[in-house]
Amino acid sequence: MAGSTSTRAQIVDAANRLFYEHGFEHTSFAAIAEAVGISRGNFYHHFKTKDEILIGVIEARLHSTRAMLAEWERDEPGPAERVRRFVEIVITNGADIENYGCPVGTLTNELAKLDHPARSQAVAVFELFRTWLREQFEALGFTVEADDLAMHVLAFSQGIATLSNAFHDGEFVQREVDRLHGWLDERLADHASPRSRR
Amino acid sequence: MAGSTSTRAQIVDAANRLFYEHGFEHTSFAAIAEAVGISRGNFYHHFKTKDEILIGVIEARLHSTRAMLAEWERDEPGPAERVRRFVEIVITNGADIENYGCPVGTLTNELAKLDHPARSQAVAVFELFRTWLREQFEALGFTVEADDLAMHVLAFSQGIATLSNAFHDGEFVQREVDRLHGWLDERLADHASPRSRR
DNA sequence: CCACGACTAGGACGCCTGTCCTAGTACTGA
DNA sequence: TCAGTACTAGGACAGGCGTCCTAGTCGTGG
Repeated sequence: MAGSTSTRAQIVDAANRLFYEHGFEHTSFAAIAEAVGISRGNFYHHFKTKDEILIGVIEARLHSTRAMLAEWERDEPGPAERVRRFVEIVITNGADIENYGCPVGTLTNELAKLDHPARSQAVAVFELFRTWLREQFEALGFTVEADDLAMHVLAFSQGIATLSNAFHDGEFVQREVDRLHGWLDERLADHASPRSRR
Repeated sequence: MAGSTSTRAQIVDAANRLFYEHGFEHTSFAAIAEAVGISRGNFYHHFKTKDEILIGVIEARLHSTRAMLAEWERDEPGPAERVRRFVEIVITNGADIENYGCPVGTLTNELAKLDHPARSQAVAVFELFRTWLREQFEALGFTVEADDLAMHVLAFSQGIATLSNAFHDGEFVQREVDRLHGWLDERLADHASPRSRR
């Protein structure tokens, strides 16, 4: 609680980045220590185990995600624009996603494979997006479908992220984002004057 | 080249499964040896390094994928049915995907994070599906769009797999598969008598 | 001035990893 | 029968890992 940014926060920041870029398991204490610029042993004073750092990282992600969503609620005029803002993430963070995939999806899957107790907490980040998207669709007048629509947007984004990472194809990403925007247009139009029901 | 199934093949099989379930890095030589039922040291006779095993696993996956696609070409009457067969994978392999995600997507991403030289070979499995799907769409009369459509189907499947793994929700998977089938219906109808162009 | 807590550096520890060696067995072909 | 090859078991090896300890520094409050 001393410096401008506490050592603890610096550790979490560095670990957050390294877990994203190289995975949780492949990131060693030594690597985090080097990134922060502190000694390995010093770690023990802030975090007893690697799992504690992981929990710290997930909590930081939950916090920053909540902040981002709140910012979108402030900045964007309506729910439709907010959903579109979400859809654009894969472009906004295009470079990182090409290199490392989606931070949420990849961490969740790694923890699933490791059978790690923190898996459910990693899923909570997904749930944050899911709930927020559902609320946007509810604000758009959808009721029972809202959650389905939220999950669809989430799934679409995940698919784009995975293939962006595999193929490093920015044009593909743009094309699929446009497609998702188009899908959203149709859903909103359908809902305004329902004719078909797909 | 002795037994009914060679030791080498057994090693590749076990490693294939373990790499899928626990990840490449988290799978140790000892774990593979135990799964096969041979001694750790014996490994060296078949594979010099862990990377060699990985390459063997990827080659095995390429081989089995090609075989599966060829089987679908034999079994399914037309290209549309074949694409639908692909879409159904996330249900056919639903249990595994819920637990471990898509074998192709998760391995590709792990190797990307490890900056592993075999990454491009893992992507080749994706390319196999991509090319095959494109050929099906070409057989359906699409030309320039064929590859886009292939990538869309691929991306959709990846998104479903990722969220299936995160949320363990079989109903969601079924809903999204239905949605993708519906999308395919529209594309095929549009193409038969083009009216709109989304 | 002193005591105390917050913080840090450096290294020791036991364990597990991938790699590699060596001795030994089983089978094959001349 | 014998040589040679394919294969196996078991363990040695160095290095890296997460964890943990200890000694020491710094800054603040009594």
